[in-house]
This record gives sequence, C-alpha cells and structure tokens, in this order.
Amino acid sequence: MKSEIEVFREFILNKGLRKTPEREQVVRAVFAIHDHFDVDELYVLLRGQNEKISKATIYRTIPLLLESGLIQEAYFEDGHLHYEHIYGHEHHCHLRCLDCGKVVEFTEEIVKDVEKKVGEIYDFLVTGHKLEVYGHCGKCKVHK
Amino acid sequence: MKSEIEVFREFILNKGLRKTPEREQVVRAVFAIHDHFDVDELYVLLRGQNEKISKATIYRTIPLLLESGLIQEAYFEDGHLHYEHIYGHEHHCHLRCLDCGKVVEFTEEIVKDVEKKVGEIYDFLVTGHKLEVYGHCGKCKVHK
DNA sequence: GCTATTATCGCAATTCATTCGCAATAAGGA
DNA sequence: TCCTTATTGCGAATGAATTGCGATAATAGC
Repeated sequence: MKSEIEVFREFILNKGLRKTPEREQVVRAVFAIHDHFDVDELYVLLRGQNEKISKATIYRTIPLLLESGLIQEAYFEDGHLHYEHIYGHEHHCHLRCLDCGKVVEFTEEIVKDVEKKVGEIYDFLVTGHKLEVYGHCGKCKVHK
Repeated sequence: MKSEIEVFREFILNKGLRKTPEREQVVRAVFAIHDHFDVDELYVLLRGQNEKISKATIYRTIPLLLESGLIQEAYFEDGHLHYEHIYGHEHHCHLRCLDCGKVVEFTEEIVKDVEKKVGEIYDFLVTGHKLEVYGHCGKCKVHK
C-alpha cells in the first residue's frame, strides 16, 4: 500500500501542481495526528517543530487533501471545521455526546446497503456518506 | 397536534423567558420556508414582510429554536450553517450531489436500528442522528 | 390598570475563521 | 543555468456570528 506522501505526490503530479516542502509538511502533520484536528492544531503542531509555515498555506492545502481523498471533513464545531485523515483507515461513523462533546468512532456495515439502495432510487452515483449519531454518554446521562 | 407557535410558547414559558413578537416572527418565518434555510434567508424574508427585526435577534433566537426541538442544523456550507424545521415532519436524511449541490431528502428506517445498537454498545442515551449520503446526481454523473 | 424591574431589542462595534492581494521566492521545464 | 509562473508569507479584507450598551417593552406585584 502506498504511503500518504506517495498518494499526495501522485495527486500533485496529476494536477500539474508543484511539489513543495510546505505542502508535504502539512501532509505529515495530518497523519501524525491520530484524531480529529482543525487548522489551528496543525499550525501549532508544525510551528512547535520549528517549521515556519503560514496559516494561509495550511488553509490552501486543505482543499488539496480533501480532493486527493487523504482527509475528510469530520464535523463543524466551535465555529470551525474539524477534519480527520481517512487514507489507510476503514470508514467509520461518529457517536457524539451532546453534553461533553466526547466522540466515539464506530463502524456499521449496514449503511453501505442504504447507500446502494438510495443511489438506485434517486439515480445517484454514490461515493460515500457521513453518519453522526448523537445523544448523552454514560457519564452525562446520569444528570438527565 | 400542537402548532409550532404553541410548542414555542410552552418552551419560552418553561424557561422563564419572555414571549416577544420578534421571536414569534422568527418561528413563523422558519415554518413558512419548506426547505433548508440560513439566517440571511430568514432576515430577507422577514424584512420583505415589513417586519423590522434585526439580524442579531434572529441569531439570538436560533439557539432557542434548536433547544425547543423545532429546528435542527442541516449542514455547514458556503461558510455558514443551514437549518431546517423538523417539528411535525418525520425524520429524514439527505442525499447530496457533490457537483451541483442538489439535495434530495429520503427516509430510511434501518438507521433507527443502528442508533439503538450503537447506543447499547457504547452506553449512550441516543437522541438522534444525522446521515448524509453524497455522490453525483443523474445529470452530473454523465460528465464523469 | 399602573409602576417597577429587568429581559430583550436594535445598532454598532467586536471577534474569529477563512480568504485574498501582492511582492518575494522557488519549483520545474527549456 | 535561466526563465516562467505557481506558491509562499504577510497583512489586510471579508463575512458569519457574538457582544456591549442604551433604549424599549414584557411581566410581576401592587
């Protein structure tokens, strides 16, 4: 299996874009975080490693990572988007606590069937889905 | 079944808040739009009816509508949140075209089972879910 | 109904995420 | 190595959402 950097380089090449150290630093940072992340976390991480990358460059790299399928949007919270890397991971869904914000990942095969069925009914070429289940986690539901 | 205004009045009363014409205008606008909406659309709609409500008031009313269960966040797009009224409507999911942005609503009972199962496994009191399936619609997939 | 209290309103200013303009830099082809 | 131009970093600009504040108006108590 290709590494994320290899996948990214192929993508850059195919698009006729330029291979730059800044972009690859972002790719590495994204895959160094094994959790959901936002732009600011990437920035802090990279700056902490003495990389002098600018936030604008990170913002400009995000769409490339999305388009190349290395990351996806996970959720919108606290006024900004959060992402997660997906390359090399099996697809999963999120279970979120509405009180404390805790997020648990789970996998559910049956949603694949829903994809297929809905795609046929409405004549869509389905490429994916995002399922978020929410409620109150064990700790928080006590107070309800 | 109670009307949305009645539900809202009960909510306001229970919270010890005040019943104001501005808030109720927002409720009416929200239920006059039978589609997804954003704050600006509410503002334009209300202003077009010669209501002199301010945007700040709409922004301050949105959390009340969310908490009372009259509306929910539908998706984040074009840099801002979009909502939809849910009171009196059966739950539905969204099928979105990644190319033209077209959104189709569909219902899928089986997701209820997923909710139940996941809630038991992770000890969550599940209150709902949001499922978005995406891909390319009939018109757009031709060019792929 | 009248008055006092204070929640809510409108407005303008503020905050914060994200985008953009532009001059300097550097990637990659000739 | 040189040339073209994509990309960078910076700071300014944008735009959604929030907030401070004085004015207004909704309720509770009389």
